Amino acid sequence: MKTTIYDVAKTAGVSVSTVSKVLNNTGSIGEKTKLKILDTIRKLEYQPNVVASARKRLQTIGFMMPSIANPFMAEIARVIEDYGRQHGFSLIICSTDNDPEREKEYISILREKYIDGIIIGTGLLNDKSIKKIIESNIPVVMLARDVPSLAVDAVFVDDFLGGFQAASYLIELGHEKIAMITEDLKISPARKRVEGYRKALEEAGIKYDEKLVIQNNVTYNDGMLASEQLLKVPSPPTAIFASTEALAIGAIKRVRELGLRLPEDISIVGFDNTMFGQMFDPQITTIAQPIYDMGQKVMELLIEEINEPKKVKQRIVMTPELVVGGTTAKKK
Amino acid sequence: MKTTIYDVAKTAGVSVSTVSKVLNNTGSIGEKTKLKILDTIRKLEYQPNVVASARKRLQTIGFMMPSIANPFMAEIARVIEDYGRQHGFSLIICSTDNDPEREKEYISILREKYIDGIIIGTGLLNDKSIKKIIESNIPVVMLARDVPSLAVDAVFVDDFLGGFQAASYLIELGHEKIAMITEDLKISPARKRVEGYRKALEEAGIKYDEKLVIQNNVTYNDGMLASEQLLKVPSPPTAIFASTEALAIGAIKRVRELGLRLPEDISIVGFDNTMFGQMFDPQITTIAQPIYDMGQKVMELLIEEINEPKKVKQRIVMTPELVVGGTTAKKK
DNA sequence: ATGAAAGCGCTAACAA
DNA sequence: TTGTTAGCGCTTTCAT
Repeated sequence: MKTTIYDVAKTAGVSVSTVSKVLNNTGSIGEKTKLKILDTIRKLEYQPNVVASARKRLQTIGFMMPSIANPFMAEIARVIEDYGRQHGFSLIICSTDNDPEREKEYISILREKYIDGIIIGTGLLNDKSIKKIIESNIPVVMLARDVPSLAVDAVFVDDFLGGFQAASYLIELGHEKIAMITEDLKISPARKRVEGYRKALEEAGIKYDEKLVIQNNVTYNDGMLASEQLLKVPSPPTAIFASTEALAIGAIKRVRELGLRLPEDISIVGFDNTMFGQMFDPQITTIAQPIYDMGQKVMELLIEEINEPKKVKQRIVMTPELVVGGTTAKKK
Repeated sequence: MKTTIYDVAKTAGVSVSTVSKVLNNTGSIGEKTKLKILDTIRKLEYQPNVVASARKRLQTIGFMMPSIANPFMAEIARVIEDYGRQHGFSLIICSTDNDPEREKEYISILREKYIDGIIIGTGLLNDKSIKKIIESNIPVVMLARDVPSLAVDAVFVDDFLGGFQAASYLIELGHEKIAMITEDLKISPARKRVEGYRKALEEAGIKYDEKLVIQNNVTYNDGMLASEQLLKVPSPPTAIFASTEALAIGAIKRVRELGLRLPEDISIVGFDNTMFGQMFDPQITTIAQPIYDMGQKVMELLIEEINEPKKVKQRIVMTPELVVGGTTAKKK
């Protein structure tokens, strides 16, 4: 049988409430009593049961995202986990594959389990579900996703600027025919990145060409296919901006298979800057999200919100940064 | 205020125990009462509070590993999460960096939180801590790690065989001077891989040379340094077996920077076969761990153990498999 | 088939 | 400073 607070109380010859006070550092207790209790706790190897006290929450938060197998999410999960642990929180992972059904299921599970807060980094989640969480008074922070219509804390990079930076850099290198491979445009970050890309083109006097934007890609295999589609035409683009790292890598592989030289014949820019992109050979030129800062900030907001719910919510927009690797070069 | 079982009972005009029975499908209830209760539950949007019932556990398991940012662990976490969810379990991640202090801390946290079970995929964990968990009757399954001295369920690949396969393949290709880059040999999988590598060499009549085994490497940067150390000598090896994918990638990068051609001048074999290795260009020749099967099996064992603790424990050894990519070639 | 009531392990308000 | 006791939301005997 597991040791309970009653066992400790009995062995130490005091009442449970006294033990409880020692445990939680509340009320006032005599020095000797405290020492004696602490001692019996050690002797009995007593471990308080966090679950039992219904009013206390579980010191656990949920992290909803497309998939923990996605390097960007895994890396940010690591940051969130660390920061959380330092403040006494555990992390439950919830991979949704952007499936609304799965999202609803997870929200329901998290509510049942009396989670203290939720980080939402998943894509298609319809606003209704989010509203429900907020209404049920569970602290929420959005990660890498903006929901302008909702009063909710959020941390994300300026995706528009990221898209703008990527295209601008390619334009600077002399490229004029610049294609884009992107995820589903219903996902807000992807859409913003395309908008930024478009803006950069137009400012440079290059006409935006819908045919050069290949949509609805997710895996690196999609990146390969999209890249093939773009390149196997007369007068293909000389540069590609891929809205994720996986897509960039897929594109690169196909480029090479087609016998084109990288970066001499074609330049490629990615997004995220995870270990994947950094370890790739050559390192991928990419628009970096500040993973560490984002993870840190998102937990900071969530913990604040857990400790004392605020009326005024914050939306924190971070700046993406161009990291030049070896996948881009001046246009010949 | 959150809806409780009492609200449901009152609204439906029955007692809480009746509602409880409906909720858990226990006892016998009249068809109409059942329907009425189910109906009010829906109307009130009642969500049972899993936490409240102290005898029920939380339907949550903990996954201890070096880091969720490690692709192998992230991919296997995804499998575990999925399988767990299908059986009603949530997953808490615990990244330890193989630090014994952190491991102890996490074990304590998991116990407090009344976790139902723990998967241990972390490295240096001293046997004492594991023993403690087992003694406290928390179901445990070891992942990718063998502890011969302990009666505990475990799932892992035959690391010895993996090392043997890697070296054998390189020998088959005509290589004779084969180096190895590996993690800390105190970590059992790494040690086993070296033993297998050694065995293959010796069987082929090649003398095992300690100087060709560079130890204590973790990051891909370590892989770069080790590879440089190996290659910047007179008559360097013509093949390298790296005990993880990150090390292999580091080695590859350095090889190229040194102006050597891959795989013409030097062959490299990795371990794991994660998306990292598959997406790399060229795809890395590697010893694949059956990630999907391992994740599935580990959860299967854990759930069995949670449902009814068994006297007899199982150790399931899976077979690694050589996956030939583009980083290996016949010796010139 | 249904309900009353006793726990589960802990916290917090209130007494002493 | 310490102890008594009433909950927290739910499950589970044991009656009815």
